[in-house]
Amino acid sequence: MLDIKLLQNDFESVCAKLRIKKVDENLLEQMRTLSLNLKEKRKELEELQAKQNAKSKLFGVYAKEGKDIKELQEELFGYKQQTNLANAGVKVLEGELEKIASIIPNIPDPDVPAGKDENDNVELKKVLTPPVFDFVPKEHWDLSLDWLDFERGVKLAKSRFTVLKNDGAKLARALINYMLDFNAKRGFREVSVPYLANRETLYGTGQLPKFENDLFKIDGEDLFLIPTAEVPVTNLFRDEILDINDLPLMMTCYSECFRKEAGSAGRDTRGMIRQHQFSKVELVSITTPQQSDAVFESMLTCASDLLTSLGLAHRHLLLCGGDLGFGAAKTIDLEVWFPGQNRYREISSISNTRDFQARRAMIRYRDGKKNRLVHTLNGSSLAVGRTLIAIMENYQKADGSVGIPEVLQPYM
RNA sequence: GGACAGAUGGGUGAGUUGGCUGAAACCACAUCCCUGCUAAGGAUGCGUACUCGUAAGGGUACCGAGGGUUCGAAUCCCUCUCUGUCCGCCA
Repeated sequence: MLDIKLLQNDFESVCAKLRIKKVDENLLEQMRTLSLNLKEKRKELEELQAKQNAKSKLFGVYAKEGKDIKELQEELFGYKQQTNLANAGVKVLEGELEKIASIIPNIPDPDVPAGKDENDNVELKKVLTPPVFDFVPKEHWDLSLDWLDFERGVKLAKSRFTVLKNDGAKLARALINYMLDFNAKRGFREVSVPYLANRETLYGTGQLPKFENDLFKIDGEDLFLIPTAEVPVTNLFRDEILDINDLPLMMTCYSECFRKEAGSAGRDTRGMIRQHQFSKVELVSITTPQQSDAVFESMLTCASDLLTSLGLAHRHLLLCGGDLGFGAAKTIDLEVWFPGQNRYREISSISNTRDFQARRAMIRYRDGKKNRLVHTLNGSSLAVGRTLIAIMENYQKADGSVGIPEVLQPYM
């Protein structure tokens, strides 16, 4: 959620910043007008209520003293009608404002490059060099290892579901355990959370109300399958006021993630790149505004080092404004090298949402006497499925077998 | 799923013959005083949001959520949600 005061006081600069996120300026203008209007109406209502309250108190006193109440009662009745009317007006405005405010995306950081789409993202650096093969490397679905069973995944559920078998299943489990241990050493505490979340939770992190179509909803319940562990883990502290001394809170969480992938029909239909269900180890941090840049760096480093430790060549990509997600002020994607596809592909995404989610979810910390909004950050440690196939493709040998990265061997 | 019970501030927990209760008391917490240290003791402060004000300090709303009755509701009525206990079922 946008800071409404910022919109009221600094309209032009907010507009300018949201222009690269393709936000309709009329909507912002509407939001500003609405909020100013609401403020005024609210003031009127409160003044009415104050008068009404004062008179109402008199009523009790009069009654006790045996004074005549008739006239006062009529006066109060008049107030009542006025406040009811004013109150109804305020509620309407509140509803309208909420409706708009809830779908306006976050403001990009100043260092986010302008740009339209993924083609305008900026490569910050490359880590490790892609392996050189003396044969033509295969794509993971062509490696005949009997690790991935696409057909039976479809049989059990539908397309974009995959069954892991044998060392494939084992490797996925090894990766999860390895990542959690790796993150723990970097100071991230492990949590395990529900895979179903309610509306408030999904609102808090920004999936609702705008992206309901991307979520699997449980029939007959007001619950959704989580699209990422970011949702429950960040919301752990919804409606709470944290002790400043407990910050930053740094957590890591393994979960399954469920996405409808609406709008990506036809894309990555082969293989395990794009699934309706996938495993991911996530990093989530809750910080003070002062700490958030440093924590962002350490999350990024953590994810990048993890890839390095697995011997996987990757690059850091600073997302441009147009490619930035709804809640993110800044995002750096990690893309890993896929020899079979001969290109880098996203495997991790680290975002700072600043106070955007905090305002929605009302996550605050006490700073002396003041309660302030925290900053929330999230990032994939790594997507497990994509890491698995990255290992398959990068560690493949001429005979079709696949090596296991050294650090994972104790976990197999 | 069946039968009861309950939902009040960081916690415990008063308040349910409607006004003096945004909320007692205790605990926790913060600052200060006292004590050689510790323990104990004393004083003061201590919900959230919005809003007016340089500030001190005001105003409004909130006692699970939403609606209703009333001049006035934490207190009465309705709906919903959640929690607890017992029974059934179950990893």
